[in-house]
This record gives sequence, structure tokens and C-alpha cells, in this order.
Amino acid sequence: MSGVLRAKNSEPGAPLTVESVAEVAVPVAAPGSFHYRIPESLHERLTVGHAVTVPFGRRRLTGYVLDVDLARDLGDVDDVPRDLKSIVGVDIEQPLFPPEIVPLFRWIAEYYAHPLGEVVRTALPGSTRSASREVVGLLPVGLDALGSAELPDDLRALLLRLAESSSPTLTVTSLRRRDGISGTLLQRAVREGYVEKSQAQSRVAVKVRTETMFSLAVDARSARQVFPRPGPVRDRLIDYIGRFGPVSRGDLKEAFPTASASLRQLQVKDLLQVEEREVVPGAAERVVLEPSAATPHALMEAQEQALDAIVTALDEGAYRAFLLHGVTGSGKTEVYLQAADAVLSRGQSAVLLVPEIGLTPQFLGRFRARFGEREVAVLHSGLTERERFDEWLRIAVGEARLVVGPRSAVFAPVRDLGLVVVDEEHDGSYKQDSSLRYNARDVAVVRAMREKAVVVLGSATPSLETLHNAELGRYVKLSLPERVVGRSMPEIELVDLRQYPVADPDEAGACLSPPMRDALTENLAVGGQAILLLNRRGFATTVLCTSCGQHFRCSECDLSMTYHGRRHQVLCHLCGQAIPLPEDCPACSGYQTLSLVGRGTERLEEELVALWPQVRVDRMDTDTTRSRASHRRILDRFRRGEVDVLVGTQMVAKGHDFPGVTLVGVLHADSALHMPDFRASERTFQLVSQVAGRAGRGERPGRVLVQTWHPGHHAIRLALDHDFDGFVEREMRLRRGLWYPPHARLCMFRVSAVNERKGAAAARACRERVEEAARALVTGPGQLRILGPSPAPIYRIKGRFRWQVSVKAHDHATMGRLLAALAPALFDVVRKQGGDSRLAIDRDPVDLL
DNA sequence: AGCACGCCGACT
DNA sequence: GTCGGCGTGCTC
Repeated sequence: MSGVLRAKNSEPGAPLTVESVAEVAVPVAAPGSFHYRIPESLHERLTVGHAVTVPFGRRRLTGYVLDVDLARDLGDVDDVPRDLKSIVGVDIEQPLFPPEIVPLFRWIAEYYAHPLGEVVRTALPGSTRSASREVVGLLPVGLDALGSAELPDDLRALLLRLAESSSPTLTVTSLRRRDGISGTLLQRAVREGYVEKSQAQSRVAVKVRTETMFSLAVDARSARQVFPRPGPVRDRLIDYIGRFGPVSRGDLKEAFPTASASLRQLQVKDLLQVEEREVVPGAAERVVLEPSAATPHALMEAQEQALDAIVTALDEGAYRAFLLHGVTGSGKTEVYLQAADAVLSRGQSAVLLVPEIGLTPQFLGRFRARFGEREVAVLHSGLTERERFDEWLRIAVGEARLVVGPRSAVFAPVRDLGLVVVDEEHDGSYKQDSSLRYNARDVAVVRAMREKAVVVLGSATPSLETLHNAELGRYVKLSLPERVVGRSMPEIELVDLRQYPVADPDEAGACLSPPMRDALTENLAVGGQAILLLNRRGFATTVLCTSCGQHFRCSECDLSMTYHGRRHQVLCHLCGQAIPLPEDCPACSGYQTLSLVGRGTERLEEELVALWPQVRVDRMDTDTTRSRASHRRILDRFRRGEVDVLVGTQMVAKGHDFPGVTLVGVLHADSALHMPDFRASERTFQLVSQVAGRAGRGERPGRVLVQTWHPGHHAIRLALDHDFDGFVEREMRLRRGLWYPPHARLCMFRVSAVNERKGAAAARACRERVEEAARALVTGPGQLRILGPSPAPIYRIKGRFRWQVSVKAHDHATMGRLLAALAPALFDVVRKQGGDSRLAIDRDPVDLL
């Protein structure tokens, strides 16, 4: 070993100790990192990137090695305690991240004012997170105690649960979640000597799974007639299986959470064909390779120029940033592919970020077709823990040099990063909206900067932030102004809803204007496919009592609840609370006075079948895409032409390439317009442009119909004309006038509390502290502006009241200095107000609700 | 985040 | 009188 280990000394003036020290990021809500002694047994092995078990207070946690110093003079550092504890051991032999990425972790922790350990944990796949779990086992004393009559009820319940469990121990988490057993009760049981807590190694089991597949043995009509009485759920189940069979049990459970009884009925009556199908591990990402993408396409001139610029930058081997502004269908993907090829031929690696999980198979299919299965890794939350971990290691050891995935893939442990592509960079889903609120697009730029790589931000409708950066010369702008040969931009037709009589809201298809209906009929007649965008999921957006006028509101959130027909439940889209739809009004007890108001995708799907009985409809929203597999199934069915109309929320608008689509209908273009959010117009413009871009991607031209109540609004009018520059110019002017991003930097301080009064006080305290820090910092006028506290637009979520204090700063540096001066004391200031007050800091917020 | 220490209300 | 509530502070 290097360094001389001497007896510990804390006496002033004693000789300084030199020893081997590792800097470890521990995933706890504490700022900074922690230092540990490296035991001699690990001297040879330990490197940056290792996941290690370390003693932490009374616990043992998995931390991540950020730095290894084999001969550290402890006298050098004064903020590190002298009496260090030792690392217990290395959890995983393979280092999980390369040393080059460590500065990025530190930057993120500082920029987003977030604990460093949690930053690293967020960056790594979940499977590396908890090596062990806390388990509870029943002791003989506890078993005896069950015989005693004096045992308190709550303790008895706990001991019984353990005694009756088939396994000797249960995890603390499951006892807490499933059995509602509190931490204090567990503590009591431990103290009394009834139970014992210990650590159990949790392991990742990989099994070969089989899936049960169902199809109808007879046609749907006869199946329905087998039953004398109608059953709404059962009938819909029959239709579903008839339409999409063979379907898996998992698929059915997702579509009909309450259907197991009906399914059994069908089985009893022999109406089902049942087969077992094997699902091989890794099937989650069995992508359809796109043969058309296997060989490079000839580039148009603009593509060629863009590629040239990127390749030249790669040759320079320095940081360069590009904005690739290409209209929908202009062949951005081919530029990415050829740029990736250049990266590989230079022996480097590339990361491609896509805005949401649903788009990964499409890109993966193209990348794997061109570069082979082994070369391309995929990372996303839809993979099993084992798959994700395997992919992670494949990247870490350099077997796969191309990585495709959403947000978190920006942390892929590639060595020698050459290129990062952020596709649809304007997309809000790059921003994580809980815990570590990072924006993967911005992190990608910073990572490229630190690792001397090239970053390409691609979009048909770049965000104003990115355009602003391009104007300032931070990004070089590359344009693809035309669609690939033979395809024209679709013409967008506006449907001014004010011009048509208001339809009876209960009538089927009341949300379809006459022109929209005609267009659909016509499109069906010629055998074209259509996409209908309705930005509301569920059946009815509100449940209203026609007698007392009350509508269903969530008891925990400030939001009216949505009725979901398949589940026959009213549910809250914020907290997930679900209750069965009652017959009578719970407020006034009115008999059957409840009425379903407003339309969601689920209702639209049903109504289309009622209006055009022969139409094959499918729906894509968060309800039908709970698993990645179902997401892909829906897209595949649509792409294969087995579905005529795809109804969906905004997820249908994003990036998909469906050559058969000849009609796109936006049913309510204004839905985002009324949000209390300065980006409302930008989002509306993007949504209309993006969804319009889904049309006419094949041989036939496409039609786009946009229904709106505000045909004069600039976001809608300019999207209609494909006038991106005009929109940007106007919007930039508005933002400048109001001092909104990109002309100012925004940071949101969100205070929430269970106790309304104390929360309000905490929010005021937060503002005061921010103001104090700002006063100490500001050197001139117009550098910082503080607003609030004001109640958040959604005042209550999951039982917590919410306030926001927002700060606008002239530039990043000013905001950075303010945050540095505030954190982490501000968290304590808020917490000390009591009432369970909490603070979340959201820098560069995207979601303002 | 946990987990322990420490100071005020309802039970033996 | 204690038991236990959760407010507060720390973890290399």
C-alpha cells in the first residue's frame, strides 16, 4: 500500500496522517459526498465508478466511488473528519460509470441544488441501487407472546402476519405498504424482543416466463348471445378479444382491470381458445428491424450540408453544439444515422436521446438494422431490471458503442463520447418532474462540453430556449427546410367550431364537427388511416350531479375526477385514487342523477364504432400503454394497417412514422392554450405542427383538420401556415416584454405542506430568505425578480397544499449565485415551519402547475 | 432519507 | 408518574 498508516490522532499539533481515502457519493438527502478509508484488501481493485457498501450512521448503504486517493494527506482538507470509517466491500466488480462523467454529476448537483448522492443514484440503473433490504423475522418470544391475552391488538396483528407468512421473514417495505404496519410499531416489537430485523440480500431473478394467450372460439356475436343477460364489461371483453385476439392475459388485465370474473365465465362456456406462449428473456426489446434503414440513404443537399458540419466537428475532437432544425419528414433520422456511422468509424461512442419510451423501438429498429444488434444498446424503464443492468454493463465495457433511450440514457456509461443527439429537443418530457428535476437536453449539452463531444439538438419546432442559444452563437444552426423528395407538407385546414351548431353533448361523436365527420367518412372510403388527437384520457372528464350541481372532486387533490368506463370507476389523474361510480349522488343522494360530462379518448373510441360500425379503432393513451409491450403492440397493429383510426392523447403526435396515415384530426387544439403557463402558446404551436407532421409520410398526401374555438390565436394561425419563424418572432417579443425565458432564467421554489396554515407560513419564510439572499447578491437593477408566494395553480395534490415562489434572473450565473447562497439552508428554513412543510427547487421549470 | 435524541400531552 | 407523540439534527 502507499501511504503510511499511523495511529489515529485528533490532538492538535499531532503528526498528520496519510492514508488511502475514497470519496463516496451516498444516496441520502445530504449535500456533498463522504470519505471513507480504503481497506488494504481493496487497494488493488477499487476504482472510480464502483458501487460499494459503506457504514452510514447506524445503517449500511450502497454508495458510489467518485474519487480514489491512495496517499492522501488528511491535513490538506479541513472539512473532512479525521476519523474515517472504512468501506465494507465492493458490491459489483464492474465499475458502473467512467471517471469522465464524475464532473457532470457534480455539476448537476450544484446546478439543480440536489444532493450529490441522489444525483448519482438517479443516473444509474435501478438494479444497482439496493443491494440489501431490511427484513423482519419472528423470534420464539414473539411466537409465545401470541398466546398471551394481554398482547395489544396492533402488535398481535404484526406477529400474526409474520407467523402465518409462508416465508420466515418479510421485508420492512412490504409490511409497511401491504399491511399498513408503522415503523414505530416495528420498533416496539424489536424492543420487546418479539421480532428481529436483519439485512437480506435481494437478488435479481431471471425466469423464462410463459404467457397465456386468449382468442375467441366462436365469433363475437354468437359469443355474446350465449349469455341470456347483457353484461357490459363482458361484452366489451368479447369484442376486444374478437378484435385483437390472440391477446395475452397481461394485455387483457391492463385493458380490463376488473375482467377476471368475466374471463372465467367465457372459459366455463368454452368460448375461448387458450394457449401458452413462451416469452424469452429480453423479449421486452425484440424490435422489428427496419430493413429499409439497413443501408445509408442518398442525402438531399441540406442533409448533406448538415452531416458535413457534424462530421467536421467530430474531426476537430472538441466540443461543438448544433441545432438541427428540420421540418417533419425532412430526414433528420438519416442524418443521425450517418453521423453515428462517422462516430463509430472514429472508434468513439454516441448516445441518441428520444423524448419518450414509445419512440425507442422505432429508432432502435433503424439503428440495429444499420449497425447490428450488438453495437446498439437500449436503456429505458420498460426493461426488466436484469435487462437494463445487462445493457448498462454492455455499454460500460465497450461492447455496445451506440445507445438509444429516453431521458436517463444521457447518463449512459460510454467511454470516449463522440456525439450526443437529442431528438425532438423541445419536448417537455426531457425534464424530470420529480425528485432530481434535471433536463436531459441541457445535461446532454453540458456532458458534451465536458467530454469534448459534439451535441446535436434536433427538432421541427425547436424550443425558444434553444433558438435563443443559437442566436447567441452558442449553437450552430443547421436547417433542413424541405421534406424528403416526393412528399409535400400537408395542408392544414382549420375548423372554426363557432360556425357550427352546438351538438347535443350526449349524442355519439358530438365532438366531431361536420367537416371532421365528412373527412373521416371519405378517408375510410378510400382506405386511408387516420389519427385523432384528443388530449384527455378516460371516458368522461367530469361526473356531474344534475340535481345538486356538484361534480366529483378528489378528496386529496384540487381536481375533478374522470370517469373510466372499462374500469367503471371515477378516478383522479393526479393521485390515482379510484372509486366505483355510485348509482346515486354522494352529495345530495339524488337517485341516478349523475351524468357524464365531457369526452375523453375512451368515449371517443366507442363512439367511432357507433358512427362507423365497420371501422377498426384502437386507442393509445397512458391507460392502454401501461407496459412497453402494449405500447409497441398498438403501434405495430397500426403500422401494419390492422387499424383504421388511432385515437390518442398527445403521445400519438410524437415522432412516429406511419406511411399509411392520410388524415390527422385535432379535436381540441385549444386544450393547452388556457393553461396558466407562459409556454401555453408554444406548446399549442408545437402540438399542432407535430401532429400535422404525422400525415402524408407515405406516397399519398395527407389532410390535417384542426378544430378550434380560437382560429385567430397566433399559435394556431401560424401553425396552420407552417410559419415557424413568424411564430417565434412574435412569441419572443412577448417573452421579452414579460421577462420570461429565454429572456430570463426561471427558478421555482415549491413549498408544500399537509397543514395549510403552517405551509403558508413556510412559503412566506421561503420568500423572505430568497429576498434576503437576493439583496446581498444583486449589484444592479434588473438582475433578479421575485414573485410569490402564490398558491400553485393546482392548490392541493395528494393531500398536500402547494405554494410557489418564483425567481427570474437575468442570466444563469446570477441564478447560480443565488442558489448557492440559499441552499441547503433554505430547505431547513421551510422544514422548521412545521406542518410537514417541504421545499422542492425546480430550476428551469417546464411544468408550472 | 432514516434514525436517534429530546421535550410536551394522555394513560397506568 | 411514564409512554410515546413528532420536531430537529446528523450521518465520512
